[in-house]
Amino acid sequence: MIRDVLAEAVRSALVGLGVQPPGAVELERPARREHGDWSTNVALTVAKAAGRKPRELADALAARLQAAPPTHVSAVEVAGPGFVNFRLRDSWLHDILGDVVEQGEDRYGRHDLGAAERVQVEFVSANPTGPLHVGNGWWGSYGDALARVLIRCGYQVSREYYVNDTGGQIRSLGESLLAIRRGAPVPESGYQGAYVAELARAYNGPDDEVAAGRWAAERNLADIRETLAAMGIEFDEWFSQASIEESDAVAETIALLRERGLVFEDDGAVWLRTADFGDPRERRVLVKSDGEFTYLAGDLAYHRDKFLVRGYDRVIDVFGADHQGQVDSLLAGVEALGVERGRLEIEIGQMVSLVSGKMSKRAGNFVPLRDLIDDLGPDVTRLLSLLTSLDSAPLLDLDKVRATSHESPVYYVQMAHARIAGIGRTARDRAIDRLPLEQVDLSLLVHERELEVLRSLSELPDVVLGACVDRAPHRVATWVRELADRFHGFYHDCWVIGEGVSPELTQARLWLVEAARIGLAIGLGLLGVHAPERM
RNA sequence: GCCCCCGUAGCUCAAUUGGAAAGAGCGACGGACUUCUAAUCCGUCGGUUGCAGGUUCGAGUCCUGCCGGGGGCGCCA
Repeated sequence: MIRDVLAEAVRSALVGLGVQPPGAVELERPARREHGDWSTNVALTVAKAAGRKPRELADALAARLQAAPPTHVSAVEVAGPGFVNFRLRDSWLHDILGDVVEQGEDRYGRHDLGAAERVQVEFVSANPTGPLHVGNGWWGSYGDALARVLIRCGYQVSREYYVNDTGGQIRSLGESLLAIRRGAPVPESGYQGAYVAELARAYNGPDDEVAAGRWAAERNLADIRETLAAMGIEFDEWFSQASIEESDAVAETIALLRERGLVFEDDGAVWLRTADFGDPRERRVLVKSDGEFTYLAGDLAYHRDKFLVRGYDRVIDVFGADHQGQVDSLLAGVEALGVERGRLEIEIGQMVSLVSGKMSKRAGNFVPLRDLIDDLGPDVTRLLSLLTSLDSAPLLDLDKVRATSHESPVYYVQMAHARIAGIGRTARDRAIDRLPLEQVDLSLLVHERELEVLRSLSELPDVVLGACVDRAPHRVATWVRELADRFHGFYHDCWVIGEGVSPELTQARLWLVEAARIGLAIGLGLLGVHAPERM
């Protein structure tokens, strides 16, 4: 990689100047073209330790690098407070093109960071007390895209959905159903909304809250599976909470905690001492005074199963902000089980709001995810959610999204891919075959539009890695849109096939188009968005 | 009251995790179709990054304090 070449050159130049180089020489792509193709701030960072002025050190460094320029480098310049900027010949981008097509869709932008570490990503896990809402779709897109990014970075990933198919909420759901059936008002703490009434109408089972609740939960879960499938989200495992509670897992988990001297009794309840594990509350109930396990007890049993039974090296739980209250106790409890801190990560997705009002499952005025998918299609729904960071609480104006859906970023990106396919069809129609890359003169690619496409492609490996390390798949979405943007510019200004384009240039551009196709396919694949051949 | 997230162009969001002169899309205005799809491209307008301090070569980004918004603080799940 060019970065390594430059870093090594900088390192040895520093040594030559009698300056101790830092652990890692940082090389970045300047935001502005005037600042060259690559840049290092190393003169700024080591100046103080070296007892030299940044600018003066940068000058000396640049002079040394200029004297024996690394591959592709045409000029080394000093700018600003002491940045050393590298200007590269276009050949470095032609090499990128070669890398992309040689490694292809399967290998370009792939990393072995994970070293086959086994990671479980648990996401959605919405309670089967009703249909999924828009927020579930957003966090679901996130979880699925994160899983894809992790896989591309060498992790062995399993996607899991924790089905909360037990406990008071199921009973409460059953109560609501039965109340509606006998024409009574739904209890205050119950579930409202049209879907409950519909379920009540369909239910003809016994007059028992739990039975009715279970029946409704099953119906809801089927609906949830179907909705997720419509979005292209597949899980490797649907893990039932009931299966945990019906086994001895909870009791075993408490026994393990007791062995570790962290369990005590008070007020007729059984408690876990969490103070030493970063929990501000210091203690949590595991067994209520009525003898029932708490949700936390079940959750810890579940996480014990993840780490200690199934042996995942790392678990990433994706929660909505409405479950933030679980975070401290869960992190503390898992550590109390003897799982090193850091192996459990919890990502919190902020609430999605709609201009028409907030979503609340109990109030029953939410927009079901299903409606959004039917309305916009899965691709729009996914890309829309993946264009924003998990930390921002998005505001969706449904009318506006619907009205402008034909000019959404999705179609913009997909059209770039379709245009590429269109070029392929034209080439086939005119019997133009791509020659082997070695026989093609890539140095003909000098148009700014062509170079911009290649610059984007050169960034993909870094983007994927950054998205993985920071658990931020939305960066892939941002990147894909940029690549599409540059491709459209190229498409507009640079004809590939036809009169006025020499056969040699057509060949070079056909390979450029192929590289762009590979980049788009990789990016869209990581996002779970289709890459259509035509629109 | 305490904890988490956020505050960036009229609107919706980015910003290589501390880099140089903060970028896109939508909206507004003005241009470009005889050739691979104009679902596209080009240009213009638009900013005290909520406010005030601090850290340093350098802050939208880190620290402190305010202001504002969202979420969370059960022997519910």
